[in-house]
Amino acid sequence: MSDRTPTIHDVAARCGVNASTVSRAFTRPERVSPTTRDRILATAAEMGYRPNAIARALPSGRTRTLGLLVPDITNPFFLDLIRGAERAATAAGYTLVLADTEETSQQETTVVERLTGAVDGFVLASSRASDERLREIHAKTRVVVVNRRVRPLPGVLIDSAHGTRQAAEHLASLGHRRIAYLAGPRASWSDARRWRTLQAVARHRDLEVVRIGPLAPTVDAGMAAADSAVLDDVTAVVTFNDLLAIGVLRRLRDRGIDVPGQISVVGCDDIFGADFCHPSLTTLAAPIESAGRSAVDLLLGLLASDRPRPGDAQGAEGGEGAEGAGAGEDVVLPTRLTIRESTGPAPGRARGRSPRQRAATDRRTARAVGATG
Amino acid sequence: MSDRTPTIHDVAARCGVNASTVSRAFTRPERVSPTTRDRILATAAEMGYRPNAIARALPSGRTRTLGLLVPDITNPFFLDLIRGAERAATAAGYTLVLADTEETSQQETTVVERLTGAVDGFVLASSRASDERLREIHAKTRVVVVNRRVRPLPGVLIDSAHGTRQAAEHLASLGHRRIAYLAGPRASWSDARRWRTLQAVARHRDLEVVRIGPLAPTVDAGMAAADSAVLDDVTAVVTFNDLLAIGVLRRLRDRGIDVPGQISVVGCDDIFGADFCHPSLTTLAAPIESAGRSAVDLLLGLLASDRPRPGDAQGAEGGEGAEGAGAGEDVVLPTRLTIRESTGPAPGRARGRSPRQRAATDRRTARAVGATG
DNA sequence: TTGAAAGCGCTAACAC
DNA sequence: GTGTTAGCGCTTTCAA
Repeated sequence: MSDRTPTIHDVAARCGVNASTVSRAFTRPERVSPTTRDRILATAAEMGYRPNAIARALPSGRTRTLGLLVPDITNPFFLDLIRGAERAATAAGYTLVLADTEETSQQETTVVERLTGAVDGFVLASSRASDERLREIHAKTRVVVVNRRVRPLPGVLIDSAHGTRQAAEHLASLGHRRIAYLAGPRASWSDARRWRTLQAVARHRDLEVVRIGPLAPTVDAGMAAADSAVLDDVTAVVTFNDLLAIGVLRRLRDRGIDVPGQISVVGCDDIFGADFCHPSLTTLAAPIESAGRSAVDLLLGLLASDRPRPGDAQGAEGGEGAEGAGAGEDVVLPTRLTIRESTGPAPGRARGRSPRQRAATDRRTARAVGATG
Repeated sequence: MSDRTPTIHDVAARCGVNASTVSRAFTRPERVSPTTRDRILATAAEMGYRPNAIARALPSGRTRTLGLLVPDITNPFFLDLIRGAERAATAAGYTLVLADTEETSQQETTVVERLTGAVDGFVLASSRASDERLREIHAKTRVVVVNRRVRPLPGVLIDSAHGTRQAAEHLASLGHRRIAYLAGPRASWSDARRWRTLQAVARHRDLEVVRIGPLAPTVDAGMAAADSAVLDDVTAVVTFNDLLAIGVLRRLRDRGIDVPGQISVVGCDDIFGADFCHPSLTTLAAPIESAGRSAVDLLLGLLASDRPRPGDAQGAEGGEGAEGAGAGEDVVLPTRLTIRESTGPAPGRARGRSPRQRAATDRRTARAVGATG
């Protein structure tokens, strides 16, 4: 009799009130007289009553749960993203459901369908789905995309265009003339952006860029692609992400090719490990955790504006989350080039470099020559 | 009218059957005549009907959701664990809820209470809660612990005792006489185990071990602790985990202390990065992803044995999961020492080493001398 | 301010 | 094999 976990009715009975009053005492405390409320809350605590999230979700349709879909949990990039999202969700009293879509649009669809109704909304990170598919999802549920710009979906973008430009100019200024771009997954929006930016800078700065890929964004793929880069006779490699860069580093080391003496390498994201690999990686540092946090905050903002509860401006119990969100604006996060040891002057004879470029090179000459010699 | 997402009733109406028949067509297809079943399934598909997970969970009490609690998402160790758990859960058609307990027993309790009822069971990874607390949880819900042995809770253990012994003997055989152990969090069960093992081997092999810690299992803590180790005049450092080891590596490098020439370093876990840091890390490779998978499978086994549905041996629709699980046995996973570049012969004059040890040292003499020079 | 009552969408006896 | 009928625990009108 008193063994089952107590429900709202048990508390009500003990307090001599109706179940609905108990419910109110929790969800709309201001609508219950202080006396009754205190009594109810005290009794509930004493009985060890805990609201049943499922039962609560059924009539309200709100689960206080968010779904986070990533293409590959394996990838440390998403570790940071997950971390940010989890923190933001927890801070707002939300629960986070995590799912791996294994880099396929199909799995993404499946998971979204399975979770729709069980979560209040989705964060789709680096979605591999088509714009059209994303719009369909958007029509059915609340969703925020990360690393995608799909009108009219709200999104969190990491501004890799600017960073990529910085990276390319960094290399150009070091005297590199011919660089390789190791491309990411075919369906990656940021990959397309990055490649386009690189081409633009190339035209402007008179660089040659060769594209290698599409590649799985993994260390192994980077190792394989390193050989292609060598074959293509480039002096610098820019990669879609740090995993590829780390693979390149490893392969070049195995082959006895000096970095940055013979080839410079630029990664992207500044994931865990980028600072302690060898040589440490010059990379486009992305505020990944912020991206995760922003995405959740944005989503929370959407949800809040969804049902503006008449009577109170803020949501009830502990509802933090985003503020001023819910607008149609994308959140754009800055990226910055972090220069470490994996980039240096282009090797060999100075062919057509400006005095300024030559000077830049000379500063590091000792190392470069020693290594290349 | 036909705008709302269709429910079981809508399908029933269209098929001219009762709602319960539709329900059955999905949950117990064999209890419905093939004709009706096909008709129902077809209509449902056509109408785009999707069972509502929440509504389904209310009466049945089963959410097909599992909770995974980790002390720190930031730690790549848990990345691997999460990955394994997520895969196992997905494979069994379960959804995974992820929560970070921020290394505190308190948060762990809070999260468990919040999630109880919303998940079918928990995987508690490297729990920082007391044995007693864990038993309380066990009394209320299904739970599997990882990296803890708390009778009678089912658990997945990574056998670090054996690995630690291997590591200590590896160092002893290289001529190290005095080593430091960088301890993990105070509440860590595996830390206690590891330290005890180390002491035992020390007695047996006539080594001195000094304990530094407890330490937060992070790179930063490792950097700070490296200084203590140097002060303690040890020739080798064994760390609670790879993060600490990577911190040590970094700090020693900053201080110009050669690894392994002057100090050898052994990590634990073989996380992402252990193979490409510099020097690459000798470490106790732990099958972390397997641990995550096993934990979920074990939990699934428990759940399955919970409600043996009369009539069918296996669970319905796609229920995979563990088999033969649910027994009282812990799953014990092996560990193995992976030797890389961060360990080498003890520096300096051979004091009281056996011929065998001396020989082991000599093989690497050139490097050691050059480095120590 | 509080109570009564009607669900939320689905499951699971139990009856036919 | 299929329909009836209670709920699951909570929210939410609507009255009182």
